[in-house]
Amino acid sequence: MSHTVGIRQAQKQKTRQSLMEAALVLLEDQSLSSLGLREVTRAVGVAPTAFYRHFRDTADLGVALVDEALGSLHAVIRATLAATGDSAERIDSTVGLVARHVRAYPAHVRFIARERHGGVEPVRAAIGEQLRLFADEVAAWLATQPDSAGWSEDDLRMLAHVYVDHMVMTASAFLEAEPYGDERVEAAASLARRQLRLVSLGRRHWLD
Amino acid sequence: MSHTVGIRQAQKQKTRQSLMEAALVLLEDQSLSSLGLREVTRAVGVAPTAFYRHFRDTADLGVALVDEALGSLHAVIRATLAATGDSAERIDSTVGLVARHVRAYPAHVRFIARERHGGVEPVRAAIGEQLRLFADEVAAWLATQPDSAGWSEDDLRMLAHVYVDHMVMTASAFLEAEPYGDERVEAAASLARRQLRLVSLGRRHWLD
DNA sequence: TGTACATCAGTGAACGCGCGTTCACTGATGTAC
DNA sequence: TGTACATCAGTGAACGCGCGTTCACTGATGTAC
Repeated sequence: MSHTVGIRQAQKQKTRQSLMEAALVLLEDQSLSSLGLREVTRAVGVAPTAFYRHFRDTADLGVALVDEALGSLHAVIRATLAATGDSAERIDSTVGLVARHVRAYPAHVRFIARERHGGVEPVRAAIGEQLRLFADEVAAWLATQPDSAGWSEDDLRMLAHVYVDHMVMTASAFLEAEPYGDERVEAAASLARRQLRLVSLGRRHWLD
Repeated sequence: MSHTVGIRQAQKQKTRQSLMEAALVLLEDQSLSSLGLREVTRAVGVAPTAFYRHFRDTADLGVALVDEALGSLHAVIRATLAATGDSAERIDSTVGLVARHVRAYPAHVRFIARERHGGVEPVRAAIGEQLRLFADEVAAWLATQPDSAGWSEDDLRMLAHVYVDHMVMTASAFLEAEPYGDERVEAAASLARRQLRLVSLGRRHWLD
């Protein structure tokens, strides 16, 4: 038979996941830079010292959260790029995908928005790197599109950058709108769509 | 003679200012949510209890910092709007003004970028409100421009929003580029200019 | 399959430390006459 | 101008508390034969 994970390793993974989930909840109203290791273990129901079996410190846990949070965003970006239809349809579906992602993983989104410029250097670096990878991915896709003919590589990267930044900002705007009800969410969506339309128009006339 | 400030009040203001400046320095590598009152008073050289003569807690100090930081940005926005010349010239001067502001007040800019989505609600709220006021100011100015003829009020607000967000993001990008040298700063400036050009083109064709 | 030993995730006591907050105080500045 | 009293920014001792980290431990799981 094949080598299975083993009870011990599976249990360890489960505890690790619990620590990350508890941290994410605690981070909804504080920054990583003030998150305490004892807080996290208390929330999970393990001894404080158990923490060290999984992470060196809370910054290390933060980096693990970045990977988890932005790993799931990769899928959203791929789906966005794969959308078909004319410009308006693509914009609608992009904004819809972001809205759905925020509803599905609000704590992840809040964490990324908060720590992107937060006080913990390794976490900031990890987020920056991941967003750069997203921009690369978008830029590579843009290069395959017919309407990118004549664009310099640098300009394509600039445009990709705009799209990625816009996605993060839109996600954060949805998060802020959520507690005030559906109409505020719809307003955020409308704003995001019109902003994308503005970019789309600029893009169409870039080489005029 | 006129009523002068009084020695006592002047001294109090001086201590208050020292507390705010010390906090700003400490906040360069941590978030407000982990800033301690004793840290701040220690840096200034006063007793911990002196803090309470000026602020209820560190969140209260944070709100005071928001007012100080964004008060000085008001001037930058006015200068940006007052710039003359064609689109390219206006873009150059806007990016130049932002770059100069970041060089002059790096700690203020870092603080705003960090706490805009940070873990301290009253501070987040104060920043959000100020940025909304900036957007209002920009929207009102846009409404006076000939090329805004035919734009809905909502679309003007959307465009103002784009400009304000772009300014904050550009400031933050300058801050990140600074430690890596002038060429990185110039790259950030070039990126910001091309992004503004994209918006400018979109704006010109909005009503097509 | 059964046995004997190794591994290692999680424990619990202990530590020294800095935290926020309270309180009664001091002495320079302000004010009334 | 001089005096007597009021104000109040900053002090310093004291408090209880939760923090991160160390250490030797336990007992279930894994491994070798």
